[in-house]
Amino acid sequence: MSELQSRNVPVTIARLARHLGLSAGTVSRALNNYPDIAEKTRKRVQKAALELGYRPSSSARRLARGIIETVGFVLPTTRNQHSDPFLAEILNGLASELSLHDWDLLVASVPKGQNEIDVINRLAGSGKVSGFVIARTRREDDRVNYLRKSGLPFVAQGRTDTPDDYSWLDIDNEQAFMDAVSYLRDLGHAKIAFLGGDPTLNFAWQRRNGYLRAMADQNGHIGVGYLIDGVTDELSAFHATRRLLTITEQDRPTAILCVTDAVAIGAMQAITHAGLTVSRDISIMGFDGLPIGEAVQPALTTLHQDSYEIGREVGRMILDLCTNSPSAPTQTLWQAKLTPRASVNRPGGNPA
Amino acid sequence: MSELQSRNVPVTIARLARHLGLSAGTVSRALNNYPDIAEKTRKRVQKAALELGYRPSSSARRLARGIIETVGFVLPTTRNQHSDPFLAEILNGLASELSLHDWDLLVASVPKGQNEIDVINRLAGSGKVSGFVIARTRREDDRVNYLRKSGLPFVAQGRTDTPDDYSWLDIDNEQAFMDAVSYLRDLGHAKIAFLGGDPTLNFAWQRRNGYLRAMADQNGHIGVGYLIDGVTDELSAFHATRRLLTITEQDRPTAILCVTDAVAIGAMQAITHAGLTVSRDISIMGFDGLPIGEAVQPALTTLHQDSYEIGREVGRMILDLCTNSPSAPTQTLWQAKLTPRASVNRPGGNPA
DNA sequence: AACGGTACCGAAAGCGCTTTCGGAAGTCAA
DNA sequence: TTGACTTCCGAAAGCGCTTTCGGTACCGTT
Repeated sequence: MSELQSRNVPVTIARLARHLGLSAGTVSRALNNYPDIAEKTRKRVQKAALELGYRPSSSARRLARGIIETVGFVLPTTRNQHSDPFLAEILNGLASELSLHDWDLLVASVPKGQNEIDVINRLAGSGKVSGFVIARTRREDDRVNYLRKSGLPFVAQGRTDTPDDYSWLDIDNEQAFMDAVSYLRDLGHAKIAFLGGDPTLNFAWQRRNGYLRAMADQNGHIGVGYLIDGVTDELSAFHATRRLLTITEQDRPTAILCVTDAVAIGAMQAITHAGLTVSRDISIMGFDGLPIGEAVQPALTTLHQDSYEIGREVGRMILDLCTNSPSAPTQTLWQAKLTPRASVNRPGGNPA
Repeated sequence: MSELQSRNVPVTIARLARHLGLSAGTVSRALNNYPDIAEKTRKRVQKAALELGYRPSSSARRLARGIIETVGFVLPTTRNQHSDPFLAEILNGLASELSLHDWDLLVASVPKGQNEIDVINRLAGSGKVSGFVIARTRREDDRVNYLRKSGLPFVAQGRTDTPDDYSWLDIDNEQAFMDAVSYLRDLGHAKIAFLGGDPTLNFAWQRRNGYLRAMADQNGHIGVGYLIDGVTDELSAFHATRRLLTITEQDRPTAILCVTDAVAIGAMQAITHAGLTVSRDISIMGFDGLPIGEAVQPALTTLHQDSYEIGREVGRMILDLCTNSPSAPTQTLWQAKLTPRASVNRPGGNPA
């Protein structure tokens, strides 16, 4: 107790051993719960370690054991900033899950002039990470292709076009948008438009497919100009919706399905701005479950996904992949939850 | 060339040395640009290293040199999710800057049952990070207090109430909101309300102070109920604004200054919903520069801060702190940029 | 031819930890 | 009392790299 951790001189295992009159090896085995240590000395060692504030150096530990216990996350390179309100939540969930097992999360970005592959390569090559989590997958994704053939453990949050031989966790976007179409049609909507995002991003592509498939299955008619791609944020949504509103009232959609909540908000703005009323004149539906959807007038009907839980599950998956012997890839599909609110109504504005 | 990196057998410095007929020490010095290596052999070593795909193990390197080259970022524990649209951008900027110097960013979250101090302690104690970046500072911040007395290098993004003896980068929130008040008063607004956030968070407190101080300086009158605290998101903003609108038209504010853009959006919704028109009846002003502000109708007047650049600068600061000998704390104050848009107008709705 | 000086490289110790191996006690049965 | 086990701990090697130290070989001077 008298010789507490003195800041400048970090307490090593050798120090601790000398203090106890034991050898370093014994101290190590005591702390790591080896069976060949007398219970009495184990207690003694643990007590002293606590008192002296001993913390094993993770570099030394990793070197000696040949382990890494760190997963890498390469931030998606996205042109428009703030575009991903989930990233922080996913990171939070991921880091939480990892920390339960004393693993670390290394976050890297892609510097100008490099691509994601370079970064992945560097991190894995120098032994800084033992696996990767990637997000925002594209239909055709270089990162996935590279990781796949490299043999490195990785989990993708979101699939690609050929998702068979690797591990991923994805939202069932296609089903979600089929559900959305059904929901709207059940309310009486026949003229349903779709504001789609960047179709090279797989989540947007899947939602687009869900819309198309459900419309086809249910003999829906997709009017001219009903499907608009490349709507990625509020502003482009605003303009896209204005274009929709130029359609004659006869042919104009009575409902607009939006690829994200952000797009939905932009669409609502355009409708209101055009002197129409959301829900009465045109129903709007989004996807994400952003908090803003509750505050907007009328409140936004949406499909909800829990980013934090996605992060945690992805964490479990990558841990499993990194610690256990190579097994078959785990592939998890989660359903989004439809959250009906006021922005969707029967066509013509009669309350449902 | 014949014996390329064979995946399962990582190429160590010893391997490389044997391959070259040199000693490990020589190879190490060659690659690290020691002066006592013949230029010819240095080239030879570098070439072979490239060909064999040699990557020094970062654990070994760190252990041998006694360095860490990693900064820790503890994710702020926030009750309402998605509440911080900047976090991802700040992380991006931070990671970018760090990677320029081959430093890493370790992101940790606070598991249930622990607090931020525990996490900081653990990361620093086991030598996983050599410094910290913290964000979302409170007026009285345990993390800052702890780090301050621990002697660990750290940079705070945002100050505390007693910001003298540590390094930080902050936006001049007080000045920004004084500017905002001036801007509104110059347009003729006398009745200016303020929707403030969580006053224990310093940025919200500073903005509140800016409002109060400017109103006092300019002999403005703060009407009853004009100042509402605890408005943190769109929904609470919606309700708070409804409360403002219950004031008689005579005394009702002609402009509402909002602590964030998200709050401003909620306020706009409430105004529109009440049958009034933003900008003509009531001017709205936010802070952040979110993209949604451009899409909303009318477009939101705001004060802009560039999160990515904030992240980069914080990166430079923490690098400086970690690599150089302890010096005086660097304290940087950045000004937000006022971005006039349509949501602010002269009182009475006459275009400015 | 002997000298000091320089350029270059190998040997070896060490970073802090883990883990195998062997040996000194102690235990028990015959 | 001896032998065979256990129990428990120390010694030592090793993880992959860095860095100091010293030594050889070569250079140019006197």
